[in-house]
Amino acid sequence: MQYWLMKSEPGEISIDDIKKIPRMEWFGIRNYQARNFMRYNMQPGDLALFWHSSCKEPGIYGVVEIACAAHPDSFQFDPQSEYYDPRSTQDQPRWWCVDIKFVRKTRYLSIAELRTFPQLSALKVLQKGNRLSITPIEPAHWEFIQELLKA
DNA sequence: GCCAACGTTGGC
DNA sequence: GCCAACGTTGGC
Repeated sequence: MQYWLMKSEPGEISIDDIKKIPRMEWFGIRNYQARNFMRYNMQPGDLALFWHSSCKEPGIYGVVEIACAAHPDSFQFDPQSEYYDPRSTQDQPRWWCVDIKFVRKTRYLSIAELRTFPQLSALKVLQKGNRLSITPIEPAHWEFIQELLKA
């Protein structure tokens, strides 16, 4: 059982969108580090903080659950999709992803608030230059953040 | 809209 | 396999 943080632009997929859909493919990840987390490290039942990025109020908005082991990202085979990758074949797909399920919405927890806690200073998402859309979360950080979300 | 940081590409 | 150029991300 591991914990994660997953970013999404709310204009693309927001926590409210996830709430409406029982389960959805986390398609469109085209970064090898993020792909490898999904392909090799995520397990069904893992939980992830859901983060809105590239928006007016970036930060944590909810919790989602990993619903299955990684499978090929279906959009890489679709020439009509912006996520199409001609280098991928059915036999050798380049991009893999998991499915996620809605767990709950949380209060909005902003970057500024997260930064006020020295206990969280090692959080990947707070590091300068961090661009990864999927990062692992230490259990201690997870628990600390869950407490913050109750407040 | 700026720009720092970082990943990817491709010529050599 | 190096590395410069380029593209993307994402907070501010």
